[in-house]
Amino acid sequence: MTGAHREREESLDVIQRELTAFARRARATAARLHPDLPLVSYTLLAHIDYRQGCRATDLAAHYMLDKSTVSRQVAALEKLGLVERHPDPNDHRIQVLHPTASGTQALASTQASRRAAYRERLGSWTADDLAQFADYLLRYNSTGGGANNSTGDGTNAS
Amino acid sequence: MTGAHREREESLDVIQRELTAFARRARATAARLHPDLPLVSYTLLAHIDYRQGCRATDLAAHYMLDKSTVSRQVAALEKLGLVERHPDPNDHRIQVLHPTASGTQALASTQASRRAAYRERLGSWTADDLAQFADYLLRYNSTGGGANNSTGDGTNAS
DNA sequence: GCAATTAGATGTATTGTACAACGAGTGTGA
DNA sequence: TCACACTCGTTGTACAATACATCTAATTGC
Repeated sequence: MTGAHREREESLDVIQRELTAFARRARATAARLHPDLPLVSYTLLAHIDYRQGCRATDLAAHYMLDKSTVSRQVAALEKLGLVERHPDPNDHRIQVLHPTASGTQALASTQASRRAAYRERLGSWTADDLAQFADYLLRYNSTGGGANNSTGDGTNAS
Repeated sequence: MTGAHREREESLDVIQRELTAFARRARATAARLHPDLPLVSYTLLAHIDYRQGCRATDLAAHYMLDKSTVSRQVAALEKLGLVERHPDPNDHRIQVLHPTASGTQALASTQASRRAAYRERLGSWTADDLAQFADYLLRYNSTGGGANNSTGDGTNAS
C-alpha cells in the first residue's frame, strides 16, 4: 500500500500548491471583476446579503478577520450607502447589518460580471463536475476552517 | 433541461462563494502556519524552489503580481539569506533565482507543518477524492488563470 | 548604431490587516 | 445593588502587500 500512500501525498501537495496559487491570484482577479467596489468590502457585502442580516462579529469569524478590520470595512460600506446598521432591540451592543437597496443593486451588477467570468471559465465543465467540485470545496472549507472552528463560526455549511 | 441549467448555476454560485471564502481566509491561515517567514514571501520561495531557478518575471506572471511587488519580496528573501540571485550569463538583464541552503531548509520545515495541517484537514478524504479534487483545482487554475494566460505564464500545469 | 522591448529597481500612495486599548452594554452573583 | 467578567464594536497605531509610474540597464531588430 506504499503506492497509495505516495499518491495521497502527491495529491495533497498539488492541492496545497494550487489552492495557494489561487489565493494569491484572487486579489488581482477580484480587482478585475469589480474595479469600482472597494474590493474587499465586496466580499463582506456579499456575505451580509447572503445571510440576510448579520453582525460584524459573524463576518469576522467567517472570514477570519479581526474585529477592527471588519469594523472599518463596514464603516466604509455604510459611508458608500451600501449597508445599513439596525441596532438590535434586545441587545444594545449589537448592530444588525443589512444591504441597502443600492447595496443589493451594486451587488447584483457585480455578481453578474462575476457569474459571467465563472461561466466562461467553467463553461466546458460538465454539470456533474461542477457539482462535485462545489461539493469538495464545501467539504474543504467546512473542516478545519482554521484554528477557530470552535468559535461557532461554522457559517460555511449552508 | 431547465433543471439542469439551474443546477449548474447553483454549483457555480457555491464554487464562487467557497473559493472566495477560502481566499479571504488564506492570509490568516498562512500566518498561523508559518509565523516566522515573511508570510507572502513564503509562497514565492516555494515557487522558486518548485521550479528550480526562475526569474522574478515568472513569479509575477504566475501569481499575477506587479514586477515591483516581486522585486521587493525577492529583495526581502535575499536579505534573509533564503534566495540567491545568479545573473544569467546569456542575458545580462536576467537574474535567475535559487533557494539557498538555508532557504531550502526553512522551506522544508515550513512545508512540514503545512503538510501536517493539510493532512489533518483532509485526513478523512479518500485517495480518490483527493486525486479528484487536485485534478479539479489544476483544471480550474489552468484555465483563465486571469487575463494574462497569454503571457506564457501557464506554469500551473505541473 | 538607434528605436523598441524587456528585466528589474525605486519613489510614492493606497489598502488591508492586526494588535492594543478603550467605551458601552449585558449578565451574574454576593 | 454594586462589582466583576464578558461581549460587541470603535479608534489609535503600525506594518505588510500591493499597484502605478518612472527610471536604468541590457537586449533585440532593423
